This record gives sequence, C-alpha cells and structure tokens, in this order.
Amino acid sequence: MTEIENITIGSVLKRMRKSLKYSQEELAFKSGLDRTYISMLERNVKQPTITTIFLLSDAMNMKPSEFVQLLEVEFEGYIIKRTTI
Amino acid sequence: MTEIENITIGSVLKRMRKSLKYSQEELAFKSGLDRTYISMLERNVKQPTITTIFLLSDAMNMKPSEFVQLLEVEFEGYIIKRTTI
DNA sequence: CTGTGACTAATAGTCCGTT
DNA sequence: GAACGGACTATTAGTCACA
Repeated sequence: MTEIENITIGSVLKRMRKSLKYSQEELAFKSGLDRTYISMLERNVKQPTITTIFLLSDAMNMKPSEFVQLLEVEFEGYIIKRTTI
Repeated sequence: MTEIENITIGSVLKRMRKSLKYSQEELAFKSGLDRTYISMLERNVKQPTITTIFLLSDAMNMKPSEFVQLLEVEFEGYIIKRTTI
C-alpha cells in the first residue's frame, strides 16, 4: 500500500509524447497549452484538470479515457491520501 | 461544432451518484471531498483536477477511465476553446 | 529542445452558515 | 437532501526570461 497525495501524469505524458516523436513545443502548439506548462506536467510539478487531460489527449490522437487508463495502470493499488481528511 | 471552455462533470457525476443511491453527503464522505464542492461539481460551477476524478471514481466503485469515458460520450464532437490562444 | 524560477490571475477545494 | 452564499487557503493556469 503506497500512499500518494496527487495523481500526476508525468511519465505517461512523456512516454506518449515521445512515441509520437513530438517535441514539448509541438505538443504545446497542438494542444493550445504553454510549452513550459507541458514541461511542468512531465516533471510532476503540476497536476492537470480534466479539461487539460482532454486537450492533451486530443492533441495526441487518443481518447481521454485511454490516457486515464494508462494512469490507472501506473497508480494501481495506490491510496490517494487527502491531507484534509 | 459546439465550442466549450471547460469539461464539466455535473450530469455524469449526478447520474452515477444517484444510481448508487448516495446522497451528496455520503459521496463527500466516501471520497474525502467537501459536501459543498460535490454540489458545485454537479452544478458545473467547478471543474475537477485529475486527482479529484480518481477520488470520486474510487468512491463510486468505478474505474477513472470508465468515468472519463462517460464524459467523452457527453462531449463527443465538442471543441474546447482556449481563451488564451 | 527542455528545465527552471519567479510571477500574477484564476480556480480548486474547505468551512461556516441559510434557505 | 440539496442549492446557494461568503470568506478563506492551497493549488493550478499560464507566461516570461534565461540557462
């Protein structure tokens, strides 16, 4: 049982982006997001909203649910610890 | 082509919660989120982060990707309009 | 091409309550 | 049971200059 505070998308995003051979800049352009923000997401500095997930998924020609499914695999069995509980 | 600014989860969340016969308060407790925040999500006042999606999905015994798939259906063909582009 | 710090504006999310 | 409000704090959105 591993406790985490947030779901982050860094490794999944980076893997998918690289598999498409996109630079962060290209992905930024296609998604309409800022390049440095993409960088932060990949370094797990920021945690995206669901809208951002949709934008990124669309830009990478995949369904948001497919993207989220990759996150599920990564965080399988993890417990999200709410500090405010 | 319908343009929207954000992905909101109100109708999907409300439908899933009701199908489980949970009150907003029960769902709040199970997910570790605030009752009034659940209310705002259902009224599309607020837009959740991916972590919140995971928390809500877990509380409703479904996979986050399943939840997102329901959102996909709802927002099929919609264009997310970034005001900052 | 990417990481990073600094920054402001906006939103996420909580907690008190009333209708 | 749920909508709604205000006030509040924490975190994200989004951009910039620079390494």
